[in-house]
Amino acid sequence: MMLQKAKITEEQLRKQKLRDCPELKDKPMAVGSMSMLSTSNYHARKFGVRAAMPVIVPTNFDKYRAVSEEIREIFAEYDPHFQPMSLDEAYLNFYRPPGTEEELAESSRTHYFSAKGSSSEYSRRHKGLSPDLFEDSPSSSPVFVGTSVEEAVREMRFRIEQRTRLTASAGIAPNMMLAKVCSDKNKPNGQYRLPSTREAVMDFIQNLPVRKVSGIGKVSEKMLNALGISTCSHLGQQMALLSLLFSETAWTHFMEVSLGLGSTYIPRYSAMTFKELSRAEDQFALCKTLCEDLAEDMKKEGLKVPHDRHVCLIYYPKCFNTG
DNA sequence: GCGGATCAC
DNA sequence: TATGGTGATCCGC
Repeated sequence: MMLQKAKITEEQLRKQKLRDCPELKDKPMAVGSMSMLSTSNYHARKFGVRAAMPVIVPTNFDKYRAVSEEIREIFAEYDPHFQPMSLDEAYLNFYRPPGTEEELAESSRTHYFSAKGSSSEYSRRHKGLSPDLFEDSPSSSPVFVGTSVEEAVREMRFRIEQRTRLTASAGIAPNMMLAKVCSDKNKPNGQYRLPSTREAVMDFIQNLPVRKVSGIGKVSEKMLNALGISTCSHLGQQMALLSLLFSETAWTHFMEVSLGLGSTYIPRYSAMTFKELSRAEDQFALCKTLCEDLAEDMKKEGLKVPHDRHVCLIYYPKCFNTG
């Protein structure tokens, strides 16, 4: 009885809608609330859109933040300086300088990589790009320490799933630009490693559509396509042209992309920013710990501040709530 | 320094 | 395949 009544109501809904909005007649259309469809027209049904289909769930950012925090706790164990890009994405540095194999072997925790001396030499050399990060590069031969990065990453993803019942995908590559692209390769719930050899990187770049690269969006793609450029290797072949048509920051970016270069510099992740601190003493405390971190870093790298100079603290009123 | 465009999420 | 809203960055003025 109730069922039939409901049925009639849905039928009426659809017909009413079609009557009142004839312009929707030939378009896939559905009637319903935020969370459930009551009915749909036949065009929509062709696409599998039917009554009683759940459509939109309300967002719950408090929940997302909480889960994100759990995942970040796991991230931190692999790279304490990991860089979150959003609630569900982050860059981690899995590079371990040579000579830390023993420490790893002695570690009782299989999932833990010692962060000791992490990326010191590496980050000093590469504030930005890292052309000599390749394993076959003559100047240096960084090595991924431990069983393999792939296993470490697999384990990390496994732990994320155990803890949150959420699957994750990962891209493993010599730099962030490539890692981002790689992370798309085996979505969902997979990973892809691009070896750190010049050959592998160039092969990978060769036929990579420019649109895949983070930073090249819809508009840039259209413009490049209009110039006959659709892949990254095209970018490299047209640098002269591009340097005339685009701004310097734009075309140098294109050039880096075409060479498979990207940033390897993952800035220190600070849970706290000055902006979030309203009390002056809190701000001062943060400032102090930042200075101490800096001092520690410099010590590790064997750097000193020349005695004829001063360390300057730049006070940026904009950063503070209190002005 | 501001507004518009582009981009990622 | 589209869609909305937001924050960051870049560019031209």
